[in-house]
Amino acid sequence: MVTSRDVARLAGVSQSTVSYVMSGRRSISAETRRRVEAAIEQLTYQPNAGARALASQRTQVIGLVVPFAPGADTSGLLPFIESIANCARAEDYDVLLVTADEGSAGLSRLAGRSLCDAIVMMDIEAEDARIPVAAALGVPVILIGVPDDPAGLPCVDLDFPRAGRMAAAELAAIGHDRVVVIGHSAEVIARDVNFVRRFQRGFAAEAAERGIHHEIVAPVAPGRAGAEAALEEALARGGDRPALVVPNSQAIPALLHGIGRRGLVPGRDLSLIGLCTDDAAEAGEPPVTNVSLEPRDVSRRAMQTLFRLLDRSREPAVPTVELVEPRLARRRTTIPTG
Amino acid sequence: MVTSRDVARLAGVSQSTVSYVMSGRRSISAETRRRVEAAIEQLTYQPNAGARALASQRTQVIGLVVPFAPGADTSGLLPFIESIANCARAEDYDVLLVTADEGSAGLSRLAGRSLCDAIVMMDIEAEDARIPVAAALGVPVILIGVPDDPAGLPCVDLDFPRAGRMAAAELAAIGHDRVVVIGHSAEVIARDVNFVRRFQRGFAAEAAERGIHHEIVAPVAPGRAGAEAALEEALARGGDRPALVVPNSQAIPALLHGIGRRGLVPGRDLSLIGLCTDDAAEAGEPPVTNVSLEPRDVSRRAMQTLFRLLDRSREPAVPTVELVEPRLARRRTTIPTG
DNA sequence: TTGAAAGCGCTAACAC
DNA sequence: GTGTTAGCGCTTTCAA
Repeated sequence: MVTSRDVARLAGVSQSTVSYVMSGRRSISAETRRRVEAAIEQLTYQPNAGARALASQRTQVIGLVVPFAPGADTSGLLPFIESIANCARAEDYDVLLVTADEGSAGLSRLAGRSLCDAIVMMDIEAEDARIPVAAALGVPVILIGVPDDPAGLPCVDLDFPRAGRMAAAELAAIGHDRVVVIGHSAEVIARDVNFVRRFQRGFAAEAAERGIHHEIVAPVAPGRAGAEAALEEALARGGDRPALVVPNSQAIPALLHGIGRRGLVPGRDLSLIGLCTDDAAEAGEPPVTNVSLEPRDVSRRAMQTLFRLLDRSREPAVPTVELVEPRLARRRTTIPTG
Repeated sequence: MVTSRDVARLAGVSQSTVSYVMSGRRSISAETRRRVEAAIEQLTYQPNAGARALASQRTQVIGLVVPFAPGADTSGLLPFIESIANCARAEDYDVLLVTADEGSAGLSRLAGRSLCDAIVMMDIEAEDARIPVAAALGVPVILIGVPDDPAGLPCVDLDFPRAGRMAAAELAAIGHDRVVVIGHSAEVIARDVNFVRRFQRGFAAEAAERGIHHEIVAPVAPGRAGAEAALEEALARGGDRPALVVPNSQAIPALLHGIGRRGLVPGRDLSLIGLCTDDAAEAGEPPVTNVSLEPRDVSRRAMQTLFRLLDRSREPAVPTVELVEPRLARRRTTIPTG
């Protein structure tokens, strides 16, 4: 292993000078810098991460708690992980993966062993047992999701109430006065993942303001059969030109298929607005008018906030809830406005 | 921060005794062990990862190189990451995520900075520029995928030639003597990801042995339009009861839809065998007869091999190619045998 | 502008 | 069975 001592010896300087050349934390003469950099190059020196972490109390690692747990909804997760990893690297941080099935123990481990400088937590439940643990960790933590009580932790998420409102407003604008919401699985509802209620609350509020009647079909069993049953019920309740809102993005493909099999044409015989990523919406057959989940925007905002926290972690953290604006994209499952 | 010195003081022993109690690397009297463990509990002591890594030259971290790169095929990736993370934790390792767009630089960083004890590399190309770099790293590396020249690195992957053979054999068994293979996108072909050719080679061999005529439709443009064009061509070439083999799992949903729209019934008017995960096959409409990709098996095998390497890393590594047996699951897009 | 030296918290000889 | 001690490779005072 090549150490900074080797570099120092080759460059004819002290070890601390090598360190300062790398960190830029004090001024170095041009000549010294040149010699040190040449030696680093020649030896292909790379600083030992453990030693650096030990001496500097900074690991240059972000802990990422992902919802890998038996039975967790893992669809749509990848864009988050990918964006977070990219943002981290852009600031010279690495990402350590921790699975949610470790629960609070994973958080304690990350902080207790000084494995990372900050933590990103995904898949937050309304009353998440990990929140108080995270808040007491002594390491900056950011939540992707909004629990009932963030306990002072900053949160970033899609503005789900707004997403609900957008769906309701769009359906009102194209002439529906009756909407059926096709909700989530019993498992998701039981876990009380925050966005379920937040979306529905926004939707209900806007629907009420616009004089739209709405009903909710839930729980929806996972898989084809569940979607089929939900569709059957929704069509029975939806009137002669039904309008469906589907925050449960998993169910959308099967719903579309059931609709097609009945000879119904989305956008003509009925309207459907999904809550899903644009990719998923585009992949629908036909492409689905959707309110976008914007996983990349949400991740980027979360990381921005996290790095701000990391910079000025001495200052009293101002807890915030940042909500990312969803976008409505009109595709083929609704008739165009006007 | 609580250190092992604090634990030692509270337990009335030396610091090294605390270390030995934790590592179990020498025998400790029952009474001492009890006192030390009580102190650890009381102070909720957790060892500092950086210090431990520095002193022991072991990080307890596995580096995972995932194919997050602009335009990379990222579908079906999550089960790999998830399995790998779970296997790692089961052996008390954490997982550090490195994105493939860092290329060889990411590998050098992982090893050069002693960020991890071993590396798992995914998404291997036939002639992958990272292989020689990885082979010279001085850290155990395992490949998920089989390059043309593994340069001594152990590889684990699905047995794609066998998968190709299984698809051909099944179609022969149900009476087809003419098959159209619907291949990959230009981008995947250009990257020369190893499994493309390996699957086709196996398929072609078995087809030849069984006297099956086959043609390949490729490249297939991504998205709905590409699938539609490919289907059109395949049906034109497929005879009166076409048989399709689709190693390009991304295209399967759109193909099924195109088939349905033409009023054709899979399993009656034509046969289709996909190369995809069982989950994806089950989610098809109708469920697709498939040769399974077995991401969890592949990952588990890779991690087993990796840990074996890590244990006896002194011994001369015996480079191996481990191939995981695919399984054929008959669902609704082929007629039952016999 | 630079060097010397004291740790960071842990492990692992080496003693007894 | 246990304690003492010398590092692991780096950062960062303190001196010059």
